Amino acid sequence: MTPSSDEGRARTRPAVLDDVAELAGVSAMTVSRALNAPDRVRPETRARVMAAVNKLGYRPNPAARQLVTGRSGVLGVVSFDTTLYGPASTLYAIEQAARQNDYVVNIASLGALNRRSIGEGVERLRAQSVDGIVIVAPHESAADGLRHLSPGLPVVAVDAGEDIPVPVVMVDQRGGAVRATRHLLSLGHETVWHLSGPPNWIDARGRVEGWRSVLEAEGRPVPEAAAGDWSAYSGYRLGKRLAGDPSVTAVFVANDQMTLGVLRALREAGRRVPEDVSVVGFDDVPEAAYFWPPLTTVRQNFGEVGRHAFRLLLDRIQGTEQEGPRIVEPELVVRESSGPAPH
Amino acid sequence: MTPSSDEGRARTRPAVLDDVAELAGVSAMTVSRALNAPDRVRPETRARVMAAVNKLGYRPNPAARQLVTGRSGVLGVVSFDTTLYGPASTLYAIEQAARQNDYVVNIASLGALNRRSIGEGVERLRAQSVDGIVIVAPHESAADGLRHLSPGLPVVAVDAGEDIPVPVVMVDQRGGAVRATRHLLSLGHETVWHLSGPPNWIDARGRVEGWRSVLEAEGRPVPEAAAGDWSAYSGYRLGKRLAGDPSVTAVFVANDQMTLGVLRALREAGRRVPEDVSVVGFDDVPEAAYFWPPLTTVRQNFGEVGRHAFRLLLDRIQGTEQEGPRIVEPELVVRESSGPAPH
DNA sequence: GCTCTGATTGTTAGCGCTATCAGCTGGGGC
DNA sequence: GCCCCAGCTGATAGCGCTAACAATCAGAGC
Repeated sequence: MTPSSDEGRARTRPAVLDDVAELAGVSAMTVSRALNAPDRVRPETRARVMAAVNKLGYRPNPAARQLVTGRSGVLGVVSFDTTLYGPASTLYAIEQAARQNDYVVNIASLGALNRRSIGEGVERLRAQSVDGIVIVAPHESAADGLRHLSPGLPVVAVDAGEDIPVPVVMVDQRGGAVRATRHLLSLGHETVWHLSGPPNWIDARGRVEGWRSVLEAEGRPVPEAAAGDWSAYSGYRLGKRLAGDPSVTAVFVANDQMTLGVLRALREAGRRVPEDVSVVGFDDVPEAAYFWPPLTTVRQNFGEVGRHAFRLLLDRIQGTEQEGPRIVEPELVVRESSGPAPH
Repeated sequence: MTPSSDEGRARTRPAVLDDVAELAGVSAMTVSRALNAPDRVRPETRARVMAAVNKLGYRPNPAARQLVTGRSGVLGVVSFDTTLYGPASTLYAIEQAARQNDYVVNIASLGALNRRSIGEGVERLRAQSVDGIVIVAPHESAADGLRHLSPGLPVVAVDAGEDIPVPVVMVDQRGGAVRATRHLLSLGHETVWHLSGPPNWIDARGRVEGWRSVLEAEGRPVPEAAAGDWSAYSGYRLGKRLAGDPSVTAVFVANDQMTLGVLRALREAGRRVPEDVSVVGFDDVPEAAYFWPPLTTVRQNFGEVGRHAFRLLLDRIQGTEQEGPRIVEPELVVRESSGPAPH
């Protein structure tokens, strides 16, 4: 259990290129080529080199390679609170895509979300000379931060709103909200209440806009939206207020966690879901199907977002500026928390 | 390979040490010292250097530095499915701790969990020459993988069971399960059923052991434990079976997601919680307090785990092998899903 | 037979930084 | 007045790798 006191690690210093070259009886350059451009070396030479590589357990030194090539093979991801389902899923997808393309991912989580912290995150990654950066920070401060980026490094953003000086991949929050709201109206509800996310989050804004646009287009009354902070607690607190108003029959909530709180508040007030009140969430977290009742919600495909972001970044790094898809459409998943309007 | 037509990026190549030295009128070495060992340079010289650094926007090249110092300032984290609350929280805590100590974190998420994938994750990070690695993979395959690590790189593991050749930080799963089980017995239940996690997960095993040990010590009947896969769905499926058995009055479930499924299954079977059946979960995810009813559960302090893991790794990197705390005690959080045994 | 070509391999020269040791200065001790 | 030492700064030599060009050789073409 207790580690050995004498670290006898000086027994064989790690092999370097010259060691391999010597063992294989070729020059260092040939070893380098055998590794990086195999078809520029005769097959039998390559075989000898590879044998030597394996025998010595040689591993290229990335620092040396980077020093001369200028590329590190590392991407940076700046993200806020990777504990949340959305950012965590996006990060995961980016990392998977990166791995498949022989990139590795450095993360910089932000403690707080403001312009300064974003700049710091970027600087921290830049100081490690990453080849490019994905910024996942769907907050208005990110937009500010992005406008003040020092140039010269490929950067793409996820869910970062409009008029931003970098390419953006985003989920069509507005469209998702439109679908949720239309769904509720189609069930016969006269109008739809909304509990939103924090107003300085881009995502939250898009959802409010989508919701409002449908109500206005349909000539329905537009109730005041109350803002939560994404947490179940805030949903509970705001839900209690709605639960006391008997005219409320349909609620669209900004995310699934808040919705959980809303469901509890409604239940405590004796209002049945969906018989008395229909509820629709946003995100489709894995647990949403096991809420009580199973939640009708809008699914965001975070995996797709992550993959697009990676691809976009790679294009910028390689200078192949093709336009890939940048908008990911969310999808309404109808379960049992929404139903026909009462009476 | 790369058909660079006209790489017009040479407008101002980034400043290097010599540029700063020239502008400040000193040697490169003095600039290096001013940056890395400020007290070995006269204050006014340092000031001149710093002025030049700022004027030129100089950033040290980490590859060059690493090439000569042998240290990269990067830590690696190998983790399985960083989408899950536990791993995500641990990762987050490690990253925070790393940042405060001027380290940056590289992640290698594993698609699958087996010996080979762990080895691959480690190799991927090693190929980037990280200074050390934290492995977060509470699965028996991790133990296997860890036994076959190539030596020479500081590694610590999180929740990796016993007889492992590397230092381990772990949550006392057994102790948490003991607390949960005792709590239920103290409420007058004759015995406690258990729905476990996948049996090849270290965490899941510890919880089973703790649960069983209490029942045996108290001479209670030990019902067979059924294993889920951590998901709400598996909890729902297994919960339905338990719900049909009227002798079941107390259930300890391996995590909160599964518990959500169990709660739904019980409700569908018309069994009230906690009046008919008491339920206790594990993890205390942020939503647990808003389950219906609010969930009694065992809180794991993932933040503490992450911090300890970082500290332990740093000690190994620096060779200061002090023994820090390696066991984190979870805590029972009593809410409303557990109550006195019926009749 | 001789030049020319393409395939293969080798040589040289750094990439940007820091470890190491050498050099220079000024003040204290005798 | 001279030596010694501490405090500061500089010159040199790589760290391990690859870009760029040079060298070599076999075979093709005439």
